[in-house]
Amino acid sequence: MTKMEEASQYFSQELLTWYRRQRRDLPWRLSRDPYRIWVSEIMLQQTRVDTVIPYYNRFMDKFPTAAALAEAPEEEVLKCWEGLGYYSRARNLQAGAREVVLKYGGMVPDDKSAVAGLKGVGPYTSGAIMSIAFNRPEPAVDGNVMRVLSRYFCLEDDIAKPATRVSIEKLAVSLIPDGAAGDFNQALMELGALVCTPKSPGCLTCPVMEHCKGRLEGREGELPIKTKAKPPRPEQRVAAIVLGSGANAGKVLVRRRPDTGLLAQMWELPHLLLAKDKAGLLDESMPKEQQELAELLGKLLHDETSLLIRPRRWFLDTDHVFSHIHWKMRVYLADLGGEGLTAEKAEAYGIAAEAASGYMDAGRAEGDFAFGSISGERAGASDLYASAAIAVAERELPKEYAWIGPEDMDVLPFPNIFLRILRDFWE
DNA sequence: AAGCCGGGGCA
DNA sequence: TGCCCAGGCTT
Repeated sequence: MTKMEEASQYFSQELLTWYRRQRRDLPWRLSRDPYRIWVSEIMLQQTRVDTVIPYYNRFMDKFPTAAALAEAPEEEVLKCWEGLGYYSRARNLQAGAREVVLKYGGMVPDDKSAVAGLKGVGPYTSGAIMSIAFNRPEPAVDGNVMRVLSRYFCLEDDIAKPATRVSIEKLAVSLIPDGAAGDFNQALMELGALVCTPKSPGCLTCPVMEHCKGRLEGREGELPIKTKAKPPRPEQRVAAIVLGSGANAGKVLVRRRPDTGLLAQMWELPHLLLAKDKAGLLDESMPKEQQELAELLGKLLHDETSLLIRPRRWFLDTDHVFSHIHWKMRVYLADLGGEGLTAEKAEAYGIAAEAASGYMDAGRAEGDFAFGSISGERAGASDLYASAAIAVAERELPKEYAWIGPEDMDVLPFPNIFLRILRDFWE
């Protein structure tokens, strides 16, 4: 037996024994229901165990079977996923559940290619489901496994490269003890999560330290080798909390994001992305810059809704970092002009002047911006505000917009950044 | 191969 | 603050 073979056999045996003694009691380890394993593995993609647990329990409570998930309204599924991130996981999972119902009678099939073909199920997840739920000897190689094996066998391949995952999969399969695929794969990940951690690995408590090549060569700290990700690009955004009035008193204006792309189909505060040449405005907090931002915001929202939206004062600045974008957001409180106007009234009064002066009144309230420079543009702007004022009385909101109160937050899915802002506002 | 897609925990 | 994730999809 070569040294490598000996180290491999030792590794598999000791790790399996360690796991069966040390395994954590996790909600998805209470049964081997493939659906329950599947849901857990999707949630655990790029997400820590402690974060997932409460989501998992709620989700299984609400959607206990593939059939239940398949039947649910999409927005309800998204709401259950709210705050967990990577929301396409939720949509893909539901699409997968529908496929399982239609093609396999609601039972996840004990079939590798069928499982691997489900939406949102890639090489890692299919391996995890096949091994954990069906005890099939498939590799389930995630970042944890790549880290553990890189250290144990002192592998110097860049784990950021797809080819490295493929080669580590081959190694991982060869390590699976007969008849113990599920436990072994979980053992590998459990070791990575509890002992062979990214920063300061707990070698002294590691069940396989004795033959760990990385450790023996004193290189556990520099493994695995991984190229760094690019830093997220900054984006400056300006949002409004628009206070409703009349029938919408106590409510705020929100809108639903497009069907695809970042935070698809989630709800948000209406806001705009500052063009490059305007991005600097966010760093300047002088009244002049504040005013220009407020005007840009008012104009954009008027274009989209035909409402006369008047940013009244600064509310807060906040940051939100996604994996590839860094949002720097300023939020204004805003209200509406032109309420109570009818088309008849507008004609009778000569609405242009009235709307413009209403806008000016807004600027004079205590604590508000000085809208002094508006008066210089008053003549030109008045037509815009006049038509907006009439629109307030006559037009419906575009379909992606809605007025909502605090109670609606319990139904509509919002990404974390807007959840925080709105909770802050209603507090 | 590189970019897109969230969020939280930790030193 | 920067770095790390129990990945998969699109281009």
